[in-house]
Amino acid sequence: MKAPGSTTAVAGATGTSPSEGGERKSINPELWYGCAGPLVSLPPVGSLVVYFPQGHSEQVAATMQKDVDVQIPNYPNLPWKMICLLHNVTLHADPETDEVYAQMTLQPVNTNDKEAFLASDLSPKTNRLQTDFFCKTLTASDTSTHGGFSVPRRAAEKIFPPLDFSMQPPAQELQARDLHDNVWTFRHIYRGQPKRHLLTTGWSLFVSGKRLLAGDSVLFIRDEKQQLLLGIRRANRQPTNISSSVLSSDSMQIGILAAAAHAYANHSPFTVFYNPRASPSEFVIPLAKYNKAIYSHQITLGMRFRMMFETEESGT
Amino acid sequence: MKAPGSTTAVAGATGTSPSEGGERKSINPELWYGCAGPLVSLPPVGSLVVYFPQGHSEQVAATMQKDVDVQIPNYPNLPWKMICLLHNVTLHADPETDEVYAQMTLQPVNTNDKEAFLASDLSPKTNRLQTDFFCKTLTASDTSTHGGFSVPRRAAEKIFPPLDFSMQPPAQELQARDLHDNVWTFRHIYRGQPKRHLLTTGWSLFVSGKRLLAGDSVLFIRDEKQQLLLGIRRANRQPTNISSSVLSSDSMQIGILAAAAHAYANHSPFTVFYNPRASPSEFVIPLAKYNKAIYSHQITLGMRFRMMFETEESGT
DNA sequence: TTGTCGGCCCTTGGCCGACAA
DNA sequence: TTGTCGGCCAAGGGCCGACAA
Repeated sequence: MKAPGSTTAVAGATGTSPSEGGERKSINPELWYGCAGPLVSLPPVGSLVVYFPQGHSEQVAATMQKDVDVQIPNYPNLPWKMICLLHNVTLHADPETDEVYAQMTLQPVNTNDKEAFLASDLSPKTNRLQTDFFCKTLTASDTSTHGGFSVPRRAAEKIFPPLDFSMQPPAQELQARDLHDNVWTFRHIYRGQPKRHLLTTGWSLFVSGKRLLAGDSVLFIRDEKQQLLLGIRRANRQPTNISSSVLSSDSMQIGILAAAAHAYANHSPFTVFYNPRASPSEFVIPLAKYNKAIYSHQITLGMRFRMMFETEESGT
Repeated sequence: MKAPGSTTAVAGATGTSPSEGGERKSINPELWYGCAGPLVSLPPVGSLVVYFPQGHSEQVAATMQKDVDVQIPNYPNLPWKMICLLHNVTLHADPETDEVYAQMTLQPVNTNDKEAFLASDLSPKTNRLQTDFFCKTLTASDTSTHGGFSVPRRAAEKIFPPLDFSMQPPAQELQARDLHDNVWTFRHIYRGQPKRHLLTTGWSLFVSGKRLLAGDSVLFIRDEKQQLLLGIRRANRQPTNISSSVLSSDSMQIGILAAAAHAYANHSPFTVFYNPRASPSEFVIPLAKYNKAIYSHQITLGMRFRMMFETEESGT
């Protein structure tokens, strides 16, 4: 029953100094959620969640394009699900690609006390991204060097500051910040026959700087301070395929399970990364959501259910 | 007592289908070693090596810019060094950055039999990179869009096909293959006052394609088939800082140790990645080299010695 | 011997409305 | 309403020798 504000859900992200991610300032939560897409939500800090080691393992395997047929040592003390307290959530964005991901600190808790179920029941409705925004998939003309960016009429009127129509043609300079707090400047002009909104000067620098291609999307948000935020969502291309030069995927699989087992045995905190746009399934979900699904036998959880039942059948 | 040839040392690299690395064709070993730099050598396939789990852990920590102050669970069955048979070596290059790295399959062996010491004594002199090559650090003019690449006179005469000096000016087209078997085409011309060798048309595409900056180096090799190979060595900039969006560095550390412990217990093969240009210390060295250093008390191994002794003192 | 620069040409970037989907 | 195109101009890419380090 708190005042609305999407920032409360990720309070842990603000004010923390950079850990391993690399970005200096904190990530704007609205923009992060915008770039992550409408289906993504993170459990609130301080709440109870369910962590699935195997689901986590599957995300990493998918990221590395690796089959999960590896012979992995048994972790007899590692359950197929772990009830955890979500201590901290830090939002990140890859400085090279702007890919968004989240870092979560989890601590296993005792499941004996039924308090968990009760405490988790205050439905964590994260009413996020109430602010005005628009998202457009880039056309060939938008990404070509030949011209600028054609702004959909409704979008320009809703999001951008109003133009001074006494000018001929009406035009202004726009400033927008991306996830890394870099400022991009565009010339916004209303011209042509028929009249339309365009971004011209500055647009090509953005396209080449972010290495955008036709099919990718851009996202403009006007926040409560009337400032513009600017993000991107790349089309689903092939997985970037990097990151295999450090650790073998076998070691990564083992590392996930061993880290989880160690944390479970000691009730000590551990850290996971959640990559919303690369992951086929979530592996950290609110306990309330999980209980609701279990007790009502809903199938809405989809893949997670398949995974859970498979694990139930094959597990000891 | 085999015929010379640097390819024998990495026979496992040729003909294997791509595993997780991503490159389709096999990496040219001469070019790989050239890009890795003169200090790097890999133990021959089939030989015995010493593997240091902690050294491996330190490389990954350094790659991720992470202090190694993490509380890591004990692996009581994991020794501080493991004698292993080197089953396979596969050379890789990052498709984005051309960063070279090697994938090694190791299998722990019994150290009881003193045969190990004997077998490892046939000094594995890998007489690599006997072929002609030159390496030049790029100047501001070389990387500027204003002009081309100034080829040092000796280098051009030694490596490039001879020009037809009856032409005015003498010029030819050069083709060179990079680590990914991409062909780059350059116009090689001998002109100016005083006369000098230059690469003009095609050069700027290479510079922008590889994202080269002044201070980086390029490497031209003429192989035994008189074909040109082309590689790069980037200046030591800040670590790329990527790769932390998949797995926490804690999990990586644990994964390394757990994977090694599992392999040690079962005498089963495991896989490691060795990144010669990012690593402060080697963690897989020939057994012969190790024995020689131990028994003669040489200090030439440098950091590895520090690490080994530290581990000896603190370990049980 | 070779790094940088001014000169000069020409490709490409980039802003415009026309036109059609 | 908006995606693509031809026209047109300007900025920068890129080849040249001059000159000096």
